[in-house]
Amino acid sequence: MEQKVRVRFAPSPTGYLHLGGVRTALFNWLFARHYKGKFILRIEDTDLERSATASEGTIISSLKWLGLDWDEGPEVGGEYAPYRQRERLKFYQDYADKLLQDGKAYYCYCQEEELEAKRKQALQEKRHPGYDGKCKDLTESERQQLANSGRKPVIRFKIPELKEKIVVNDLIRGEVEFSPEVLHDFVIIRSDGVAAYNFAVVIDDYLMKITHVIRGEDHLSNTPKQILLYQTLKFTLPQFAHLPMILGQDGARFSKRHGATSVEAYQELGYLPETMVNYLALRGWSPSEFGKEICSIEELIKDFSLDRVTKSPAIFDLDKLNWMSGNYIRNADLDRLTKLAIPYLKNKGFLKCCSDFEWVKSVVDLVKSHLNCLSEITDNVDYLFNSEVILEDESKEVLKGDMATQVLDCFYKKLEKMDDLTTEKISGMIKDIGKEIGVRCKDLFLPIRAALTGKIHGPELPKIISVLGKEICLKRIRIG
RNA sequence: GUCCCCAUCGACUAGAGGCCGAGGUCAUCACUCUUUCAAGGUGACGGCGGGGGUUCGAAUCCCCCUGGGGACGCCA
Repeated sequence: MEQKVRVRFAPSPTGYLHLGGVRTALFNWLFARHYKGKFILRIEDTDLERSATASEGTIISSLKWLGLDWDEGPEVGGEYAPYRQRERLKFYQDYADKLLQDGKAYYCYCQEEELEAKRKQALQEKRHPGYDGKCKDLTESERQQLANSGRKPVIRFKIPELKEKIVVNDLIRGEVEFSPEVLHDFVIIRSDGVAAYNFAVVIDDYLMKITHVIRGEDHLSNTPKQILLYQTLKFTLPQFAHLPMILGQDGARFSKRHGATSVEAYQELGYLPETMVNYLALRGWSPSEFGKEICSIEELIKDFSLDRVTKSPAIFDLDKLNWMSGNYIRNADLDRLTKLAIPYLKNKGFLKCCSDFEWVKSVVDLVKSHLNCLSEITDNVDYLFNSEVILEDESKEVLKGDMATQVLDCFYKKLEKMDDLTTEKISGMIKDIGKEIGVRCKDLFLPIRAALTGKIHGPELPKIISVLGKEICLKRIRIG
């Protein structure tokens, strides 16, 4: 890369940041970091009605959580500020005026209802819907007349008459050709004076000296319009790269019925940010090292390249995310994991404010191999916190026999005498019981487990006993 | 409807004409380790959407069909 790489992520603050959006942000960020370029965050808030400041906050906090830091943008500023499109309206107006003067754009007084009806009719008649150019050649007096009638005009870009096709040179897809006839004069400034998307992006990407426009494939068909704008305004073209879409489990576009589709949701469920980054990086891109799945951020940065991005869309697969997440959780630092798990435990009422951190740590350590995400911890630890043991039906069965009573008696007596509850000692103690009474391992461990936890499945018994502590174990045996 | 994109196991993917009798990961199933469950280990199942070309040779190149997705807004 001979020129300094400058890429941007340009979300519109009309909701939370969904997984497709983050993946786009991530690829831009990885690309920038790989080439030691700049990653710019630009807020595309030209939709006055739908944009919300709360949404901008959510997007920003999601990006921060994932560790996708930006070199220029809201909060950090930069040479090409401002980075919110609403604060850049003057730039758009200036360029629109220039196009107007050069006869490359024109005022259009058509009403929205009128256009909507035409569009519907075209669709019905199986024609290409698109603006018919009604206001293209208005005389000055006609224009005045319409203006005097109180109609607020939009400004439309006049699609130049071209013989040759428009070629989008895409870094991922190669050369994609569009016939100029499929394009219709589109709105660049709306009647409220605010620039429309296709215009604002072009102006901003140019002014902010963006070198690579990396975005979702849904923008591919917008690109020829933008290229025309670049050419007409004599702007140098950036490189384009259109990423494949990320689809919901059923192969359809993300929507509400797909459940958790926002970054926030996964954060709340207790997925680690590095899990999300790793997982999302693997949607549409693959490492050069054969068979590699678990990649650190550093490895991703080092290895990332657009050549290894797939063209085909990817389905978001929760199973694989969970596998990866469990992997990260098992290997994560225990202090960190514990701090992250505490809110879930508190929220469930398991944890009082003054619980001993070291003890909570041992609880997390005990069950962490059972977790796909941290919020699941509450389903695995009830017996450690509840004062009374809730016996499952199977546990009741286990505790019925005489043998069980005998085992528990013996266990009680031995435990009473113990001072040092290490896993090894407990393990040895239980085995001694086996020798004394002469029962199989299964008949030995199961009654104790049932009496202490109320369940017949769970983590290793000696560890549970160690975490529960002597007093509680004794109490539970007495009750049993 | 028109235009554009895409097409390898159920999912994510490797694959740049012979290294492919198609490899890996997740899921599933079996076995194993283990007091149980989880995790771990070993293995099995499973795929180049269809049809035509080009070529000595095609998952790979070309064409058609089919299927999926996107765009066609005073949304971005």
